[in-house]
Amino acid sequence: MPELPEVETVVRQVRPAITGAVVQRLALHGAHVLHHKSLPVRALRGQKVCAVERRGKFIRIRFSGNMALLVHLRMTGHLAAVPADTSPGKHDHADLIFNNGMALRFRDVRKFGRLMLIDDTQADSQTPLADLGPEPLEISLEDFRRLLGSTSRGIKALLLDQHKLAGMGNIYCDEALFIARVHPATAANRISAPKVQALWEAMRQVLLAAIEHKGSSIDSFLTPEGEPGNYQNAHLAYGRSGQPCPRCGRTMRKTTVAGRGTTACPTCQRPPRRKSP
DNA sequence: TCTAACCTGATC
DNA sequence: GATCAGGTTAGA
Repeated sequence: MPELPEVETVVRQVRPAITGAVVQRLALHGAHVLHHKSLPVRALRGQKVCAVERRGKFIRIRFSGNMALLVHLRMTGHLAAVPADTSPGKHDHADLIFNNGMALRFRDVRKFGRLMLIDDTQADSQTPLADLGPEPLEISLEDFRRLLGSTSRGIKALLLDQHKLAGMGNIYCDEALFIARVHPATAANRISAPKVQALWEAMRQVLLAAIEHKGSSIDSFLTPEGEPGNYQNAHLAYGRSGQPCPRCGRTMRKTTVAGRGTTACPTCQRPPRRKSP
């Protein structure tokens, strides 16, 4: 479900709700929620929340005692501040309970999401954060050009690879590629210089606009305040298969690229030449 | 580099 | 009953 704009929206709403609060305990309902390399969660008792940040699609809740709780929402994860005395429902898998009567509740229908308590003293080494590529909103055009020039992988597969770029997901890839008129299967190192720049700009434009609109709610995404995002109404490509292209009017088509459902305009995003046998 | 797998629910 | 879903990853 959540890509960079949705995770950023979650962080912005959770931050004021829990910053400064002191942890009573982290209650886990079900063994699967905690990452197998997590530190023991009892170490959280008495620690104060000093920051809530996003890195790629990870949420990092930092504590006074040099620990941090990483949260990855995967497909259907959700966070919300609730009164600590409300009993957890079927899909509620963890409660970070504070001594002010509130709890940060982790809900996840598909159970893909994970929590991980890490040592926050040494940079990010030894944590999943160490393997992440640069932020799509921070990478320079020069570095983006270098990244694309370094591989013949399909551009969509590259944009989705969190080790290369951290935060892009299926929706915002399709949107950015449509705007830049790049076919999702194009070899990254064969995209022309003007189109590389167009793609870099489109990626930034789409992510910033989506953050402004509190993300996209296709099926189930709700912000911690319980509201859906609005950006789905602005989608030009994602979810618009069978509908006319907003640019040329031809029918948009859905295919599979990089193992993901992918919608593109067959006219505006001309497919790459196939290698001859 | 690609596929299957992880889960549950919604929709066809 | 089969298929699909905003993500990631182990294994072929």
